[in-house]
Amino acid sequence: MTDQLNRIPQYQYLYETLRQDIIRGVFKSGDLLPSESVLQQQYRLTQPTIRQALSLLVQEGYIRKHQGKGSIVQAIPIGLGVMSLKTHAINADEKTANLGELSSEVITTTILTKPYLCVFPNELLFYPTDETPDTQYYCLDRLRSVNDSPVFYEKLILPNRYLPNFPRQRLANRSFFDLLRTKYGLVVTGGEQKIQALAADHSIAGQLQIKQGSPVLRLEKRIDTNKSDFSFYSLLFARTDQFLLQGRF
Amino acid sequence: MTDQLNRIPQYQYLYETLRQDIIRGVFKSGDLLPSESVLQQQYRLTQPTIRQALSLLVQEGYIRKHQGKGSIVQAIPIGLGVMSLKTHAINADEKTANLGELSSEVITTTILTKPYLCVFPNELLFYPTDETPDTQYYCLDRLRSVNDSPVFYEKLILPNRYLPNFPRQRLANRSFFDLLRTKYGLVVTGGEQKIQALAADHSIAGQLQIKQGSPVLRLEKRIDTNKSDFSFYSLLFARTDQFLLQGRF
DNA sequence: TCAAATAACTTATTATAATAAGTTATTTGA
DNA sequence: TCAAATAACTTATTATAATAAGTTATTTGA
Repeated sequence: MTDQLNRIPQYQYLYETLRQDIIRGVFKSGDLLPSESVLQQQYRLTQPTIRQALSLLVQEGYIRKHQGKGSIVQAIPIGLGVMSLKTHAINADEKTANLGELSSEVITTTILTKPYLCVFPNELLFYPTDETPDTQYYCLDRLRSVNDSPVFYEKLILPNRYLPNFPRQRLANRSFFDLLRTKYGLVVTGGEQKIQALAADHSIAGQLQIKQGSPVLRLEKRIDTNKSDFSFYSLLFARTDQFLLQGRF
Repeated sequence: MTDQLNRIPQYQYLYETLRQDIIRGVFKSGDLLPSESVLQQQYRLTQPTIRQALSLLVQEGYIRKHQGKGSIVQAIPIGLGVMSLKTHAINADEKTANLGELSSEVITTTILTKPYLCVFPNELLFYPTDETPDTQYYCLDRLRSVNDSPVFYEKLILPNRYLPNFPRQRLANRSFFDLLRTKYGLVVTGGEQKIQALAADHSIAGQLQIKQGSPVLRLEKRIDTNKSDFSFYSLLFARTDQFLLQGRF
């Protein structure tokens, strides 16, 4: 396969092509992808290469393979590491119709502080072991609101590598993970999380516009990527009285 | 490769052999596995088969591959879906020495109700879409304590298939995920979680021996496995004043 | 003695090929 | 008309082989 941008491996090119087809709705949830032998002819690749591409789609949750039947397209998975907001709606009709989405609400993300160089924050429980104590990171703070009511406050901490022009990126009202993927080729592969329920202190209560002492969620994550020397960190406080956080693991 | 139990594919046999070697300490964190060509000779398999086995070890976090260098053994990963208890200890010495483990505490798991057949609980937000409303599930309730002090209460709900003699299994003080894996060949592949911080109601406060109104964590999960028609569910309430929950995603 | 070049190791990518096992569609024969 | 058999489809497993790209060890020559 010739003249591809950036000379990426063919199986990655095919994986990304099929992934975009799924995201764009060329294939919908429940559809079968073209069979492996059809993809072989279409892309002039061999079965092992096709299967390598499909294997990545399986790992990320875009398709499920069914021996003898085909590759079944799934609902687009929530990205690993992404936390989305869901209502608590639990009556059966709403559950069945998957109406826990917030389609009628206005969600905004405000960047409280644009990316700035900092040392690794002491308040985090995770600790990057392979850096010196004065290694510099990008830090940024953001606030997610629903209908102008703050729902969560998040501090993000990223290593200062692989991120040219990072402070110049537009971050408000945009998927941070998509930015990392499309602009920097950084794909989340997994990570670890530490979870607590706390009584809101003065500072958090102020940020989230709740009473001091109300329960808040503290969720800290180390998020690993396809580059083994690039993990980043998230510290998030959320009020979950009206909305809850949902994510994939 | 001949005379294997259950005639599993060779790549799965090799994967499980190497995984057991890592778990038993034959290979330790930081070690290199034998190279792919050494494994080829040792097991009389070809590179694609070897690579298929190693790929599973990478996916599950047991090894990281480094082109040109080798396959580096990692610290044994927390299983997907497993939540472990960690102290909040955050001073730098403890973080560096990874002493957040609870090695000096006594952790017990009490089965409050042994597995019994039930319908899918209405209190859950997840909803198994491909079952009829009166499908029967196994339900069980357990309480995890540290030094006799309750830390979390968990309800588990599993489909009533692939689990012969499940009510007769010993469940107290034992890894539930290990049981599913070794006894039933069910391996966790991922899932989704819904997270909230709540004020403890009367019932939860009683279970966890805290004051009504104290913050508690509500963590609900749908846990997917290698069998596409076997996902199970967990609903957990935890006090996180002294310990927090940590998991992999 | 030491930097550069080279060799020897490693994992990564891609091809060709055969056969096994599961699912679905079509044909056959009662 | 319909159940069983068969054909044609699918993904799954495993082999053989060549070459590319990264890392580390050894050799060479200044």
